[in-house]
Amino acid sequence: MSSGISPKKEYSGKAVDQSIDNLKPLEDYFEKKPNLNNEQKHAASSPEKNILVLAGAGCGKTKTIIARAEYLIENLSPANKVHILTFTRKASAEIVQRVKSSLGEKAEGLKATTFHTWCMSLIRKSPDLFGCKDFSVIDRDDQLSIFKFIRAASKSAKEPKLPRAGDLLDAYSFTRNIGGTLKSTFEENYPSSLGFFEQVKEIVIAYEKRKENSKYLDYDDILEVVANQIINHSDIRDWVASQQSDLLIDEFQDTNPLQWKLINPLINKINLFCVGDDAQSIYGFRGADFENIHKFKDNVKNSTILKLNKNYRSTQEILDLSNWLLDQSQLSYKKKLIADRGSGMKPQIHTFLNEWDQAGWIADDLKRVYAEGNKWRENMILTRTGYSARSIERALIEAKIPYFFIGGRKLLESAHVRDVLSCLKVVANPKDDLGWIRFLKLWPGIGDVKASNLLKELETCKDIKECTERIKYDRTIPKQIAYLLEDVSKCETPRTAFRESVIGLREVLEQNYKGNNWEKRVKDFSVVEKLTEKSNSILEFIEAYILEPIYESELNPIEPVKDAVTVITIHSAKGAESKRCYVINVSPGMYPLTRTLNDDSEVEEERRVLYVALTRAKDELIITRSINESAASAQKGKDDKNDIYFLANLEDDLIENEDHRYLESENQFSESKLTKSRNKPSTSVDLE
DNA sequence: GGCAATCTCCTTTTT
DNA sequence: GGAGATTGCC
Repeated sequence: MSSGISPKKEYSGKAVDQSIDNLKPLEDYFEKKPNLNNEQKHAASSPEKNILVLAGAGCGKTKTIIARAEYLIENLSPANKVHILTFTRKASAEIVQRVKSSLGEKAEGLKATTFHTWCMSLIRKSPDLFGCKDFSVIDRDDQLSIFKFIRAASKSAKEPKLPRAGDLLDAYSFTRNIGGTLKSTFEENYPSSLGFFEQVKEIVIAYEKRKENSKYLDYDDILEVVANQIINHSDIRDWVASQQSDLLIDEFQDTNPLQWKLINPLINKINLFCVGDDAQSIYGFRGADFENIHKFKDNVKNSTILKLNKNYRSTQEILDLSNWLLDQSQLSYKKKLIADRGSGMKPQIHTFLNEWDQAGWIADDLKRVYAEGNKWRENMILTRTGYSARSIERALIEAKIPYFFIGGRKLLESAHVRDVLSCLKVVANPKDDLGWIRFLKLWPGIGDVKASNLLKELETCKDIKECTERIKYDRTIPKQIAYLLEDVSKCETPRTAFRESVIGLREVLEQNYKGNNWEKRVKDFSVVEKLTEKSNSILEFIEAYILEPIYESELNPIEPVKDAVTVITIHSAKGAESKRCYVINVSPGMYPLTRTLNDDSEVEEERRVLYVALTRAKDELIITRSINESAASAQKGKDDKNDIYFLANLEDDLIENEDHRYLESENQFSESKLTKSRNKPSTSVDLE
């Protein structure tokens, strides 16, 4: 989705109103914190109430937020009045853990959560204030099911120009996140579907109605419900403000208007400490607008902007390449990262014929550095899409290299886990029609039609007991279903309920998944069973993992893996760093993604995605790509726009170049191929 | 005719 | 690996 950037706009810089030179003397407090530099100490101990810290990649944003939290807790606020808003569960956990290890008991009560978890905890604390008593949270898959169902019922369901359910959902959510109108979202992003806008409107209205009836809250509802209440009711606003004295917001460049709607009414009732970098804004598709950063001074009266300039993460060679990438843009990013650490290894770029060769080589390379005494966990593999990580995953499995895949399949997204949970969900909430449909369809002989007919009857039942009686009564439905539901409803803890469901469903699931990773899936069940122990109810469990998901690859049936390579999507890697980084598939057509080419602002966002990837590396940056000659020449036929490739004019002195395309397979170079590859930008062969 | 099994195409990013 | 379309079964 477009975030409305137009080229040639000034990117950053002007808003800064304090330079480091005329900072006030540091407070004694930080004398004993030698690992902070002066800028960081100043930001962390600033007396200002509303602060935005602008910091480039690797300049210590996280460190500064942690220092700020420590400073506040030790000098100004009790820990339970300080709330840090982060982007992911991982980031929250790390921040809290670091503050706790430094302050000990004093830090007890400090919270770091995502926006969604923050709002949800407000709602749970006082459901009546928000009109959300007994609501349950649904995830994207659930939303999609609803949209599909409603779309299928539309008269225009067969029209190819009526957007698919996924597109409808995206447009709906995007509209809410930017606070715009559905019409303008469609004009911008789906102009060819405008002829069916009336039907789209009907579908959206039906979706909202269905949500209301089923007492569902989707992701956007969670934020919007809270925002609306604090805007419209001063008593609720005061109550929310009283829950914390300070909000510390990480990754501020990626907040969107909906999130701002939430923060804005609280300004001057609580203190704001925001940290961000406009060059790392990569969530435009979710309505994030880096202009938030540039408009901070206007939006927040009496605010101060501070800057952190020195990069402590990477070597200069890595930063040179990253700086170069931004320099190539038409936008003026005004970013020149300078490495405090000085010089190191040059980044490398390795070119392959296809992604399988690429993946195989990376596995070999990892084994090589491991053999040299490095840990697996010092390596991070960054990928643009979850999909393109598949070849890597396969190579790592084959090479028996342990890994986590952050950005892969989430626990609650995996089909077999959802299957089992559907049984628990209907027992916990018999009004959960999505749960019913999924649960019923597990059984042989029951498809969409039978399931929805039965559901219609079940809707009149007032509790699960009546439902099971009703199911028993129906001759065409296996009795087993009713018995299973009865067994599960007798269970007292989420754990036993889960276990019972697995036992009861085992046979049908095995049938459904035979030949489809059944062995692996079955192992997940015991791990999930363990996880449910921590929750008081199954709905609580589901809510926790919807709001802050964990990934399938993090599940380990035997014991937690401590040393593993991280495979991660760049969007999930915000804030992360690693000694060696492999940025994979940096091939033409991927950076920028071909589909973004008709929108300049999207292309710019793609550039920032790559920038984020490059700046994760501390010591070694290894870029891999595949360039297939025939695919490349096929591209040539198209118009010039398709030739945009961020690394096309890569300067030789920035990078070590190695071409693996004609070595392994042929052992000798055919003259024509060599010439061809020389003609390709920046792929001059560099042999040992 | 209704439902389920099978085949084929395509694959952005996240709470 | 999933979604949509199509075939095949009762």
